[in-house]
This record gives sequence, structure tokens and C-alpha cells, in this order.
Amino acid sequence: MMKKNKSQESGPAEHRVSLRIIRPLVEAYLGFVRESDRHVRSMGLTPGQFDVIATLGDTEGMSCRELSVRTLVTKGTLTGLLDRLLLKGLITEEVSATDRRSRIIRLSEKGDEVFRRTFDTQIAYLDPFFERALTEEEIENLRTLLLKISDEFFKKTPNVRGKV
Amino acid sequence: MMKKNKSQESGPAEHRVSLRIIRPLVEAYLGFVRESDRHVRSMGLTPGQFDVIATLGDTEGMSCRELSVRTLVTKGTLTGLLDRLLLKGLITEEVSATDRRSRIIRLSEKGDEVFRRTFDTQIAYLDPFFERALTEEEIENLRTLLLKISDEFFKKTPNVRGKV
DNA sequence: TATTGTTATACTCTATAACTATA
DNA sequence: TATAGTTATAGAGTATAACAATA
Repeated sequence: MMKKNKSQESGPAEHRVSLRIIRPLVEAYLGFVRESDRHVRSMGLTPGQFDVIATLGDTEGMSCRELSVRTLVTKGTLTGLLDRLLLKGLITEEVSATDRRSRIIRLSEKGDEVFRRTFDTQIAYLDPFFERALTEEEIENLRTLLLKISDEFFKKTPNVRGKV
Repeated sequence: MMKKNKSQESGPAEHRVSLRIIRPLVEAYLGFVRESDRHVRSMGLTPGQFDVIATLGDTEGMSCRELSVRTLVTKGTLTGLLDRLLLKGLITEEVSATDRRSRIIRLSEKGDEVFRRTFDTQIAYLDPFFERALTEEEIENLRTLLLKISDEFFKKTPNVRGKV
């Protein structure tokens, strides 16, 4: 998959920016995700369910609509997903004071615990990886460069920011 | 979700390496993935199906077992997934010459077209983003840093490398 | 009229385990 | 005995569209 693409390119494959960045980006992401998913599943949650929990974490709650935009889960799917989280007692719901069509979804105490525990576990696991791989200076540098990229994407679709 | 985690941490949240890297990493990745998924779906494929196609792209084909390891799709799921790709005429199968239990899966001509077209489209879309976001020097720098991270993860689970 | 969320449909992915046919 | 792949099962995520209640 790293080879050249003859059809519509304007130069050699190794000059295409996205080819040089995307594969390393995806692999670094997958390295993180594999571990993350393992922790999430060990708590009896699916990735989609934890995605909702992570999005609700450290917020005052939000409507289904906002949750849908931020998690990239369509509203129809979200209804079922929230049903399962309600069953597990990880979230609470309340009819909005200002718009009676809308439910405000929040983490329950139990949900907040799951959120923190999963995060702490992941951090404890991941920190040593990053610290072995990079110097302090490289870490700051990487962070800056990644933010430049997501800022550029953010300009295109501002409403999907802040998912994880 | 960027706030502190009191439980088992050894210092302030902003000193935790993973907290400083992972969110930007995930957001940069999602910026890419959202666009990628859009193209993939517009060709009538699911992300999982394209994952298989991308893994087979530019190879001489491979067994279900290898495909399963590389795509992180379990063998049971893979059988159904390959059925659908066979129906669509995007892959071919052949009994292995050396092990009659095993099927060698390859991209068909049509599958290869889908692979290249999707890639070309994505590159054409993504290159301007990266070029706006980063200088040539920053691109090389970012690539190097990302590779250091995935190399570190790779040490842990060598067999899952080379997925995308 | 437009928007929030629900329901219904049909398909796909998921983990898991029992199964077969080879090795 | 072990491995490659299939089948079966049950649950969960997916897009989509029609729908009710409210704005």
C-alpha cells in the first residue's frame, strides 16, 4: 500500500505529503487504540459506548444532538446506544428545561468512575511507551505538529472537534 | 476529558506524556478518517471491507490467517466479510498449493481499481491539507516522530504491523 | 415548517465456540 | 494434536427513512 499510484498524481509517491504522514499516523494511532480497546472491553463496554462516556466525561452533560455530532454516531444509533448505557446505570437523563423535545445526558456517579478508572489505567500503561520512544523536547514538538494538522482539519468541519 | 485524574497518577495531568500526545493524535487521525470513510462509503464499501482491500493492495495475496492478523478482524468475521467482497467481485480466492486447508486471497482487477482510485482520491484531497498545515521540514520531522512511537508499540505486538 | 429524538428495517461487524478438513 | 477456515449464535453498530412531539 505504500507503493506508487500512477493515475492522477503529480509526482513520485515519495513526494506526496499524505503518503509520508498517514501511514505513520495510523500506525501510531492503532498502537494506542489496541490497548485502549482492551481496557474498555475488560470493563464490559464496547468502543462506541466508551466513546460516549469519554465525550460526557468532565462535562455538565449535553443533548443527544450534541452527543451525536461529537461522537459521529447518528441519532438513530445513539438512541439504542444510550438505552444500553442507561441499563448499565452509567448515564442519567433529564428532560431539558428549555426545550422539552430534548434530553440532557450526563454521566452517573458510576459512569464517572468508569471514565476515570479507564483513563488512569490507560495513562499508566501508555506513559512508559511514550517516554521510552521520545525525549521531552520531541514530545512537545510532536504535540505541536499534530495540533497544526488537526487545526487544519478543524477549519473544514468545526463542529466535530473535541471527540476524544 | 482533558482534566486531571487524581487516582493513581504520579504528577499533574499536564505532565503526563500520554495526555499531551493522545488527544492531538486522535484528532489528527479522525480528521483523516472522516474523509477516508466518506470516500470508502461512496464506493459502496464498509470501512472493514476497505480495510481488507487496503491490506491486500500491492501484495501477492495472503491467507485468511494473515489477513485476519493484519486487519485485526477475527477469522469468523473475516469469512463473512470475504463472502461479501467475493460477491462484489473485488477479490479472488485460490486453494493454497502447499496447504490444502488454506485459501489465498488476492485483489481482483476490479478490486485493484477500487484500491487505487480510493487512494488517489484521498491523496488528492489530503495533500493540500498537510501542505497548508506544515512546512516541508515539519513534515519530515512529524514523520520521524510518529515512526518512533509506532516502533515502540511495534516492539510490544510485532505481528500487527503494516495494517494500513 | 424545522428540529429533537424514537422507531423500524435491513445489513454489517463483533466475539465466541463448536465444527470440518487437513496437517 | 494442532492449525486453517466455516458455521452458528447472539448482541451491537450502521445508514436510512418514516414518524411524533415540540419549537
